[in-house]
Amino acid sequence: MATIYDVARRAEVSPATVSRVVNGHANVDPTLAERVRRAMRELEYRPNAVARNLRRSRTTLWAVIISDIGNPFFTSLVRGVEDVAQRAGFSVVLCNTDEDPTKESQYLDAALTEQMAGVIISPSGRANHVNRLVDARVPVVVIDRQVSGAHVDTVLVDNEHGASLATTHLIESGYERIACITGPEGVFTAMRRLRGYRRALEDHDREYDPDLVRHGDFRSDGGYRAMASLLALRPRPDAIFAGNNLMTVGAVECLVDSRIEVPAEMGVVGFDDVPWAHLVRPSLTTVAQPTYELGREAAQLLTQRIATPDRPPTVITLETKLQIRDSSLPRSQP
Amino acid sequence: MATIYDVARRAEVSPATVSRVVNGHANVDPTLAERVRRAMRELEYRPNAVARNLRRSRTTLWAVIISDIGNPFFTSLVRGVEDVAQRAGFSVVLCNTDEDPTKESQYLDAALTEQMAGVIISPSGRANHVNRLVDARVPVVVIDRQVSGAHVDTVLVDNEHGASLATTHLIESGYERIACITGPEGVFTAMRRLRGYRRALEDHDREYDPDLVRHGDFRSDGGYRAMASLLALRPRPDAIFAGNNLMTVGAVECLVDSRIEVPAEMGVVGFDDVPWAHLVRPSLTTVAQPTYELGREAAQLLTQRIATPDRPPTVITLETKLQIRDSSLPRSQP
DNA sequence: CTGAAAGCGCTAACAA
DNA sequence: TTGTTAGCGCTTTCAG
Repeated sequence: MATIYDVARRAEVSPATVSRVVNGHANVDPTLAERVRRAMRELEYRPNAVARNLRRSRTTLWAVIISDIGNPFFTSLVRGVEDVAQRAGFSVVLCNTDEDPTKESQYLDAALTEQMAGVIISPSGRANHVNRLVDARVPVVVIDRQVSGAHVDTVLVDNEHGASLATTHLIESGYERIACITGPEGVFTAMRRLRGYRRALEDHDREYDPDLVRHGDFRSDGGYRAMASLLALRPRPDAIFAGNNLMTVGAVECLVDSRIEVPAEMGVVGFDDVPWAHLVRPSLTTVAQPTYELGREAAQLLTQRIATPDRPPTVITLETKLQIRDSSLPRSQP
Repeated sequence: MATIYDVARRAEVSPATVSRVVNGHANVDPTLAERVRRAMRELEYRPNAVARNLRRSRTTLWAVIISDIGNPFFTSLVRGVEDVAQRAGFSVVLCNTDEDPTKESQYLDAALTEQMAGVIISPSGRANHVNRLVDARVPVVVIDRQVSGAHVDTVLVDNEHGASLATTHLIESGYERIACITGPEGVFTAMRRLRGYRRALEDHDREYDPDLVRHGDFRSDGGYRAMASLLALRPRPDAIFAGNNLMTVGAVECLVDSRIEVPAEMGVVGFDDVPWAHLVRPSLTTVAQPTYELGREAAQLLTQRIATPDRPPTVITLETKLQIRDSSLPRSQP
C-alpha cells in the first residue's frame, strides 16, 4: 500500500501538501495539486483511515446496535439511519445482538475501542451498558427502548398509547375476553405496551386479569407458544393483543394450526406492522409504527450530539397509528 | 480516556509491560502483572484499537456487504457468518447496499481505508469492485453471486439445478404454460436460475418462450409488477416460477389482488424460502437454500484466506432442495 | 523478565 | 502557499 510519503516523493512535494490535497483543507497551488493528484492515481493511493483516525482521534463510522436483524422493524429503521448518516458523511455499520447481553457488550466494546464516531442502540438489557458509552463520552442515541437512569438522547414511540388504542378497539368491537402477549419481562417496550393494554381495560371498567397475559420473546416462536398456552384457558379468550410484529405472526400461525377462525373465533391486533401483511388471511389489524422516521430522528439526534456534545439530552416520542383491517372485525352479536 | 502510559505510570512499570499484560504475549512477573491489572481497573483503561491497528497494520473487523438487508435470505446468512467470526475473534459489521453500485463502492472504500481484516460480499455489480479488494490484498470471499474474472473464494448454491428442479416439478404436476420471473439482467443468480428454467423446459420438449419471462428487481414490488404483466398475456400462463423469495411474495400478492386461485388457476414455485411461509395460504412450494450454512462456509473460507493469503481460491457450491407444498398441487385434469 | 525507543501513516501547528 | 516537525496510542524489536 502506497503511503502519503510515497505520493509526496513522486509528486515532489511534502506530505503535508498531499494531505491538504486529499482533504481539500487549505489552498494549494493548482499546479502542485494536479501533480499530487496524478501521483495518487499512478500509485493507486488510498488514505489509511486508521492512521487518520488515530491522528484526528475521531472516526467516521457509526455503529447501529440492534437486537434482531431478522425483524423488519429494525431493517426499516436502519434505512432511516443510513440516509441521514450518508448525507452527514458517516458510514453505518450494523451490529446484531440477538437480544443477547454478552453479544451486546462485545459490540459496545468494539464501538468503544474502535473509537466509533457514534452509536445508535436499541438496548437489550440494563442501563449500565449504555452508561459505559455515555461515560466514555461516545455520542450515543437510544432508540425504541428507554433506559431509565441514563442521561441520553432517546427516540421512542408512544407505546402505551398505541397499546391502549389497540385494546380499546378490540373492546369496542365487542370482544369480551381479551388476552395479551407482551415481550420479555423487564424490556421497556414490553412493559409499556402491557401497561397500555391494562389501562384500556380499566378505562372501560373491565377487570385486568393477569392470567390472560403471557410474556413472549418478541420472536415468532414465542408468540406461537404464548398463543397455545392461552388457548388452553377455559373459558378461552376471544381476542388477543400481541406486543410486536413477529409474535403476532407466531400467534396467528398457532391459530391457523389450531383451526381457529380469525376474527370469528378470535380477534387479533398486533403492535407494529407485519411484513407482507397483505398475504396473511385475514389481513391483520396493527398498531403501525413510523419505523423509518424513528431511524431518521435518531440519526439526526446523533449528528447534533456529535456537533455539540454538551447539549442537554432530548427525548423524542413519535406517534403510532391504529391500522384497522380484517382480523378485528366487529363481533357479530350472538 | 486513559492511555497505556497512564496505566504504566500508575503501576510503576513501562508501557511495554502494560502492553504485554494486555495482550498476554510474553511472560510477565505475576506481581507486576497484578499491579498493572489493578491500575487498568482503577483507570478504566480501554485499549485504543485505532492505535493498535495502526501499529499492527491489521484490524479485527469483518465487513459483510449485502444488497438487501430487508431480505431474510441475507439475515440468516449473516448469522452464519457471525457465529464463525466470533469464534475466530473477529467482529462482524454489516453494510447494506440496496443493490446500489454507488453505495457498494462507498462501503468497499470504507473497508479498504479502514483496513478491515476481511470482507464477505454479495456483489451487486461488476467484477471490478471485487477486484479492487483482491488487488489491495484484502481477504475477501464472494457469496451468493459468482464474479466472472475475479480470482477469489466463492460460496454459491446450485442455482441452475434448483431452478430446473422447480420447473420440472411444475411440468410434472401438469402445468402447461409455465412463466418465469427472474432477477435483474446481468445479476449472476438471476441468469443461472433463468437458465435452469429454460433447460428444464427443453429437457421436456417444451418450447422456451421469451414472452413468458420477466425480469424483476428481486424485491416484492418487482414480483408484483412482473406478475401483473404476465397476467395480461393471452393465453395466460397457468404457473409461474419466481426467481427469489421476495418476488414470490409480490407475485402471490398480485394473484390475491387479482382473485386468481393458487394453485387451481396458477401454480407457484419460488426460489428461496419465504419467511412465515406457514401464514401464506396456500403454503408455498419453494427451492430451499441453506442460507445459514452459506454464511458459515463463507466465514470459514475467510478465516483460511486470512491465515494463508496465498492459497489458491476455492469455489464451494451448496445444494438446494425442493420443498413441495400446496402452491404447486398437481393440476386436476380437465 | 523488563525498559527504552522507534515508528505504524497521517494531520496540524508553526515557521519560513 | 509550502515544508518541517511533533505527536496520536500502541507494539515490538533490541539491550540490559
